[in-house]
Amino acid sequence: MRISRKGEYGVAAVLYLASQPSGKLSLSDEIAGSCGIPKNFLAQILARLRRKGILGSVRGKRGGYYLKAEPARLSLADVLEALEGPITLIRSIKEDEGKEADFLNRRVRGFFLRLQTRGYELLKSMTLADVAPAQGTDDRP
Amino acid sequence: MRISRKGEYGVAAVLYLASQPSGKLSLSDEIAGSCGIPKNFLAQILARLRRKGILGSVRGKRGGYYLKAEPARLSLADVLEALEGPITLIRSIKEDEGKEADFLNRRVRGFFLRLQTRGYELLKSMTLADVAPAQGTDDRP
DNA sequence: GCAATCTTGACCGTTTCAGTAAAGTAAGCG
DNA sequence: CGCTTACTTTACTGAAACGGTCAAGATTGC
Repeated sequence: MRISRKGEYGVAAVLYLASQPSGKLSLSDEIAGSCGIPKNFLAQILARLRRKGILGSVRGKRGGYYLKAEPARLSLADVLEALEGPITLIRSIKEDEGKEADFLNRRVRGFFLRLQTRGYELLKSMTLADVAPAQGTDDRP
Repeated sequence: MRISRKGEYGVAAVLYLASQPSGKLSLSDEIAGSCGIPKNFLAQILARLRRKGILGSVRGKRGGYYLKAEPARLSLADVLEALEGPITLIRSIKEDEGKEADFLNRRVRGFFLRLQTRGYELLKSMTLADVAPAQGTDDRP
């Protein structure tokens, strides 16, 4: 029950980008170096974040990555969900349909559902702006 | 990032015991049947919960398990921690000492630490009494 | 002593994790 | 052009964790 490295690295990378001057592009290797993340592994992570619209990228020489989302509107939940898929603190929510013992159904499910809801709210309530002092709010480079 | 089956089953089992009349002993197989948990797997879980003082047991014929802790004082955190070890939502807290990139250290760590703290508070705030309507508050059978 | 129960530890197939490697695509630069 | 710099994508892999199963022991009641 912990966040994967992928999620952890993803948050670090996004936080790094949020701390850069707004027009600047950051190289993948630069992020990897600064955050202590294996380069090739980071490449996968950045690719996903880009596909989900959180990051933008420019290819070729003088290329790099930049933060596309607005830090104040980008939550931990958004980043983790982009990288690890839907956030489900327990399996029972949608995965256990079929042989359901009476008891586990009634009470336990409700209990876990509440945990799920509150956990998600927590992740959703922590935004990137909470950590990085907001470095300007431009758009594209 | 989800609770393991072990944790899930453990919570279900404890909740089941909390719903039983106070003096009664419940058989391992009975719990397994009611909650839909593999018997042998449940045995390991109950054993751990007993060692941690959450459950009590009586051996031999007419034996069984009973809830030792007071539901209102027994939180999700207690049960999960008993089964899965210390609750650490991220690795970075105590596991990554050595090669630390500057950036990840400064901001990211603080951010994750806050998540860790709040997540733990959430788990700690949800007690078993919140789900089971309190079935009497005796002590031992 | 025999049957019912809990107790303990070893074992094991599958999945996920965390990363590596490599081939491919796009863009700037001279 | 063609070379270099970057991002892009996919495949692969060793190790660990997950989710159990199984067998053998230790206790107690009858």
